[in-house]
Amino acid sequence: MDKLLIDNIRKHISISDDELDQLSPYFQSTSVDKKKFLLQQGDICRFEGFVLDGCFRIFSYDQKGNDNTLYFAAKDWWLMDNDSFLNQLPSELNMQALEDSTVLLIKRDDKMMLYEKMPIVEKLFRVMSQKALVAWQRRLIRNHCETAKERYTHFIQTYPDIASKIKDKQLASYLGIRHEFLSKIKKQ
Amino acid sequence: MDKLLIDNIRKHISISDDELDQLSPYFQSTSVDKKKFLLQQGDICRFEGFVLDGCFRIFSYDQKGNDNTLYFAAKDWWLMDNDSFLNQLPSELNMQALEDSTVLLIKRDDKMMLYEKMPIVEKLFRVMSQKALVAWQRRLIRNHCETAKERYTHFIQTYPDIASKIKDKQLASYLGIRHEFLSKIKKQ
DNA sequence: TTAAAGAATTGAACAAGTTCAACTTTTTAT
DNA sequence: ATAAAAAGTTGAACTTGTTCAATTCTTTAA
Repeated sequence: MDKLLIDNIRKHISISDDELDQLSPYFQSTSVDKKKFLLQQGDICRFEGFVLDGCFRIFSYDQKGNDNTLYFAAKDWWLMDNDSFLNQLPSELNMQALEDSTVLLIKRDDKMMLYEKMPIVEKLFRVMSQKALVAWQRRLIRNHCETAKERYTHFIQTYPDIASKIKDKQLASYLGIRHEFLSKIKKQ
Repeated sequence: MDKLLIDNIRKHISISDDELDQLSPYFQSTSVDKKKFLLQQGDICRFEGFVLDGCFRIFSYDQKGNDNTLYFAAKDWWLMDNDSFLNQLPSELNMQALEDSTVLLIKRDDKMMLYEKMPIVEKLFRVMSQKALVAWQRRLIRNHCETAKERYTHFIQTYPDIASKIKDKQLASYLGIRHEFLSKIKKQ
């Protein structure tokens, strides 16, 4: 298994080399060309992924056709559509590569099997989900109490690596503002 | 164990009566008087709770002293501060009873022990966290693509039971708007 | 390498939401 | 039952962010 994924997993839980070896065969390395979609709205999500290299944008479309960026996933981030993966319903999300990328994919069936056979896998994703929950709660709060400019500054300071890979239009849709307004913010 | 909690758990996972019996002793029924705090900013969170009756508001204060409502927990909802509970750091949250309430509390030490001894407990909270994640993602998207009025309408239609128990001021802070503006929205 | 498409910038008019202050209504504590 | 405190309402002036349209700069594809 790739060192980057091992380190990522070990940020969350203690796990033996043996256990990692058991997991390893279920992660398949895959290339995704720039602009290609790993998942598209309407698909049923049958995988989860970990980004080894490159960058993805995860977004949905609202009624008016505006796209809304849920998050970006660069190197060392996970790609998941919890809703579609868990409930096997058509996804509302798109996962698009912003540059040529490499991901490790695990199939839903394999992951479900691992949940059954290896309690530590339950633990890993329980911990990851709880941490992610905290991050989403903080992001919502920031949306309520900070101005667009403050949110912009926070983003580029917190994720400079991602900021450098994305278009301002995409960043605006992540921040929840129009790109014209982001342009005006930047001018100041 | 209370029927309400059993039904809640069985919404998420399949679990035998025996297993539920094993969990049961760790949930302690507690009364919380109206206006009392189950958790206060600065406390280290050493419990998680399930609301049997009543209603709580979970909120934090920003720099300016404005309070920001993260969520409401009425009957059949869980009370958690994942950040403080997981990392044992001082909490940024307040959990205040909006009316006389009854909760089932599980202590952190007991829960951690159950995670170790009963893999199904890992599974329960893994599933619950993943579902919660989806809900938080949707809420954020709604904040981006809907107006305050639309969010208000969505809230009272989705949670009429909660809407009836809370003050407009508290609802405004959940929606991310000033209460004066909520008042203007309602006039229309 | 050039044409076409997409991304970024700018300004002017506009809409959504805030602030502040004064006032009324409801709730709470004694 | 009453006084005090908290919650809700309203209006006027203001700020933040949007919309639309025109223009420029950058990237992409043939």
